[in-house]
Amino acid sequence: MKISQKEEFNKALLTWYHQEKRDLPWRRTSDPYYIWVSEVMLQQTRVDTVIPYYEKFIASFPTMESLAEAEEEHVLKHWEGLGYYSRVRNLQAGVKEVVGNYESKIPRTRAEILNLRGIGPYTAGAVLSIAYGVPEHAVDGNVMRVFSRLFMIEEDIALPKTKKVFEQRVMDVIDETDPSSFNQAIMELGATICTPNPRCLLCPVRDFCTAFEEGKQEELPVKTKKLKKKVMTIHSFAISEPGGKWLLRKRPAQGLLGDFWEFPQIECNPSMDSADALKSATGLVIEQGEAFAQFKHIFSHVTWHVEGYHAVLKDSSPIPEGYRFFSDEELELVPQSKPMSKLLMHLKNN
DNA sequence: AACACGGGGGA
DNA sequence: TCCCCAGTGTT
Repeated sequence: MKISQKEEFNKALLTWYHQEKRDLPWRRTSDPYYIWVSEVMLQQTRVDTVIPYYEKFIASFPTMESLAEAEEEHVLKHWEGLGYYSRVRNLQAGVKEVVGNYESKIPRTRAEILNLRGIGPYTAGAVLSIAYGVPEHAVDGNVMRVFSRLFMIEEDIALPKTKKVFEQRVMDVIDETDPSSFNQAIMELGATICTPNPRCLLCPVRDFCTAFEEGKQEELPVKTKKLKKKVMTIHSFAISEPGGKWLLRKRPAQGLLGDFWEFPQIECNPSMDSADALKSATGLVIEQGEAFAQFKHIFSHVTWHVEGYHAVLKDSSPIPEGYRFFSDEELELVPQSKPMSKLLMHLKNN
């Protein structure tokens, strides 16, 4: 596309958007806080997945004050299953900053809003444009895919520096009369039509698309990086008390699934006896456990082979720091990961 | 610049 | 299985 066609392009794009846009909960509001919540949830997460979480979250935390005052564990419970849990911790931290330092008004400039926890270049532009109508770029993977095709940009989008090229291009083309619709329209296009396997015959702006003109839409965007994968074998120990309570431990605050509760577990060396390994890693002393579950769980780049053992604690065993017993009811109040949920499900079925 | 961080959907 | 997805924070 040529920049000189900007006006016709925007007319075609926005007309299509107003006609075809999906009716999404966060499109029924212009409350900056709600836009913020939706944008954070949408980071690396699909629309269909987000919708029920969004509805429940704003019902429970309808104002920034209510979120700022809430217990983190309670907030986390609303995020359970969404993944990337640091997002919601950062969101709450950011909201606390706004309530405490900005009289509960989300700043209207990129420089200020970028200082808030959890708001990066993308979310800054999204909130500014969608909630306040400020002409700012909001470049994500979607936008890079769409623009790489529209303008035949062949630079590697896996390289961080490449994003600047796209941000500049958005600022060249953005519709100043309706930046909110413009940014959302590009994302809508990327989500529904200009997908990895594009459906160009349905595209409202294919007449402006250089890649389509040259038949290169399938070759773009250029992306080089591939991530290496790790595999780990995890042994989990379901240890119960006579009263029916489970012994759990809290994961370290830092790292994967921080502060989540789970059965005591060890990363296992196949050659080692698992009870010995548990003792040396945690101090817990058990009778030999009985296997009750075996499954695989894939995180983005880590595959866990999980083996669950039902075990009995020796009377003489110490209860190390950070471990405590939970009843089934108590268990429902604390955040837990998918593998933990699966283990509990196996136990219930036995 | 590279990496950590979840989970689900589609090919 | 592999890749992708409305990214951000840390190192």
